[in-house]
Amino acid sequence: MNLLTSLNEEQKKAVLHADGPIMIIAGAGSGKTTVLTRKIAYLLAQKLASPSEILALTFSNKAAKEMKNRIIDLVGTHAQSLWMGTFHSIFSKILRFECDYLGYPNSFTIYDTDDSLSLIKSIIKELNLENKIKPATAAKCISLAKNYLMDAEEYAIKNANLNENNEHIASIYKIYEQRCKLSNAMDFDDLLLNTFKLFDKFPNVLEKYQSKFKYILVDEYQDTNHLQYRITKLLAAEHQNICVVGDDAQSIYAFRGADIQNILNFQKDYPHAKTFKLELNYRSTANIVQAANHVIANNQFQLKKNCYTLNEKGEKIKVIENLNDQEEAQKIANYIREQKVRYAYFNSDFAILYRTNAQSRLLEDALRKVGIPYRIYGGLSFYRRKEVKDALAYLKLAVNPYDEEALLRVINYPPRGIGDTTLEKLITYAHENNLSLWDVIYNIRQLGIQRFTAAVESFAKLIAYNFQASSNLNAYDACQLIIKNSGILAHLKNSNDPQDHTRWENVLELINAAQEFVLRVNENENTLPFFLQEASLFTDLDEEDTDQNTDKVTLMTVHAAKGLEFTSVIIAGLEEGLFPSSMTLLDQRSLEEERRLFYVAITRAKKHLALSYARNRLRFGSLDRMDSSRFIYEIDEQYLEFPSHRLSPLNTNQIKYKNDFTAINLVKFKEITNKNQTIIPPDFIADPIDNIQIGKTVEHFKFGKGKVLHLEGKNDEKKAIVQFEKSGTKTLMLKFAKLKVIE
DNA sequence: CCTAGGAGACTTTTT
DNA sequence: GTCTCCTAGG
Repeated sequence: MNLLTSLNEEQKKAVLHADGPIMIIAGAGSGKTTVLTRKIAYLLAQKLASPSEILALTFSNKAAKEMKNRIIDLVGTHAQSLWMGTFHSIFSKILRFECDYLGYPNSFTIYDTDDSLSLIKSIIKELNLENKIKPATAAKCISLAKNYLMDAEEYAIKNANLNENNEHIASIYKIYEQRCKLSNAMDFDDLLLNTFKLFDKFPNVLEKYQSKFKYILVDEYQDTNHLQYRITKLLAAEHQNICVVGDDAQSIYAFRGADIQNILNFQKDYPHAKTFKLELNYRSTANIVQAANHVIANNQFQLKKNCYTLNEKGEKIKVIENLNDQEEAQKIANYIREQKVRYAYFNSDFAILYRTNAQSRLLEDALRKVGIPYRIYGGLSFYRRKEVKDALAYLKLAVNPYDEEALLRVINYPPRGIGDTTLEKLITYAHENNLSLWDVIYNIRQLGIQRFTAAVESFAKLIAYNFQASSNLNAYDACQLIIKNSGILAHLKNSNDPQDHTRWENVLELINAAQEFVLRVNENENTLPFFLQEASLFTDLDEEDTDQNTDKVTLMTVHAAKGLEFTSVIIAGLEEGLFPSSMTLLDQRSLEEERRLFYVAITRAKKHLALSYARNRLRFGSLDRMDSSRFIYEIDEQYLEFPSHRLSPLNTNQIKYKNDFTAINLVKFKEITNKNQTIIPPDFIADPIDNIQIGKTVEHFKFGKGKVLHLEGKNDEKKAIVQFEKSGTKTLMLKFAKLKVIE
């Protein structure tokens, strides 16, 4: 059968094993996507399930789209009706149909990260917590809480009494929850949380989807979070045909709640699960595979796996050393030019990967100078641009006038004389009377609020008209009508700002996107709410390159490169404090995640890999002296090729600490040390580090008494996790933490 | 109420 | 170096 051609034995077994729970541990480049697509094609070809009975959850929209196309090629167009997409897009679709149960209208809108953050900002302002809680911190806590099924009430009970900050966050969370509900809006986490609630609380709904989805497949399982794990578990309970595919070595999203525990839980939840290991790497040269193995071996937390390849040894990994970041960009551009000539490669054979988006600018400049076309991923996606978001806000309001973030965004854009003072008054009135802002502006005359009543009223009328006039139109017609009425196009066209012309074009492009959407999707899903949903869940990775010339070098972050492969890969900025990021140096778990990220970067390369670092780098507008990344030296030297004239080693006299720390971290360390030195009372005498042991009760001058739960690291790196009676659980660097043993 | 220009913050990764 | 927020003058 042609569905099995060119597969190895283990891959064949994984494809043919249809029923029951399956876990596929798939090393980098081991043909994971091929197995998944063939497997689904097999289920369809064998008539084990119809397309609409298969649910396949992927990490990105792009991955879903590509996989679907490959399956269509294999079995035909009826595969079009597969349920294949990201968790967020699939579940928002289900919620759109079933949200009645949860008390949401099916016109609910989606708050993206920006919307959430701006709402949180305004709540923090209202509560006068501006100097105490950073919006980003609150957002992260709330998101994490939702990931672990904790609503605001529960959060308050479980966490608020831990310390003052948690108390504040609990109150922010509570208001945040109310405001979202009042706005008929769900944030990204709500899309998952509400799906869970829907299935958890309404057995009849759960049953419907349980019996509908005969086969469930989850890609990139190592990057799913707890909620996603719980939902798939619920859905798979009836047929038990769940197939998860992942690689713990490529888990790089713990920072946003991905839980590696899910892989371990899988074996517990389904004791009879069949496990397949795909360890043969088809992608990379032997040198690259070996180097990757070397690097990942430094991680303590990992599943045993033996990745190997039958490919030729290939070239050594080239190390590019640079005096500064500008030189780095130039050398990389030259390196690409030379390789293109030597091997007759296309531009599209190359990718430059980096840790942070901010690094892209210099690389872009250098490529432009030598005339190499490039495509940059990351930064602002089309749907996140200001003018597009403004237009989208009008569209959202036409569906759901209660969407407060959208309302605030455009109530005075284009300017219509409703300024801060008026707005303040309206908002205060709304909050004090527990009304939505929309209720207030729509009824401003009856409520008798004396301030610019006419301007507010005409805005309310505009929104109400859009709402009513667009309700029976498809997304394209609605879009044209609403955007025309909004006055945005006219405003941009009449502007003096030269950039506004591009913005004007972008708004027109949005209308085009709506047209394209209407032509693409089923007739019953071509309405504005579905279009908005797609727009909210779109990422820059999903964007098509509209340029005719597709032969371009790829520039992206390592995170964005997950799942992709290139003939020649250059990893830029391999410096301590940048990659690994300075945020991760103090904590073993996050350092290990950083190492997995490096592992992902290396394993994107098929034939050539270059590692580059700069000795000096401009950051925050000031020049920082950088040390080369520890990750380079975790690769055995036999796989590396250093330049013939190496940069002289760093003058270690200038750096007092071992080469593990960058200048930035030195500053941080000093801050920590100084702080402790000034605050510790003179009579507080700490015990030597070796006296601190697991189980002992210790005292900290500030946090009080606590119990040592865990120790890790050695010598200067040694850390303890201590559960304090009053201050909660903290991880302390013993070098600085000054603990007294009590018993 | 609106706009322009300056001070300040900021950068880890994203569905 | 760049983006965002705030302020003063119109």
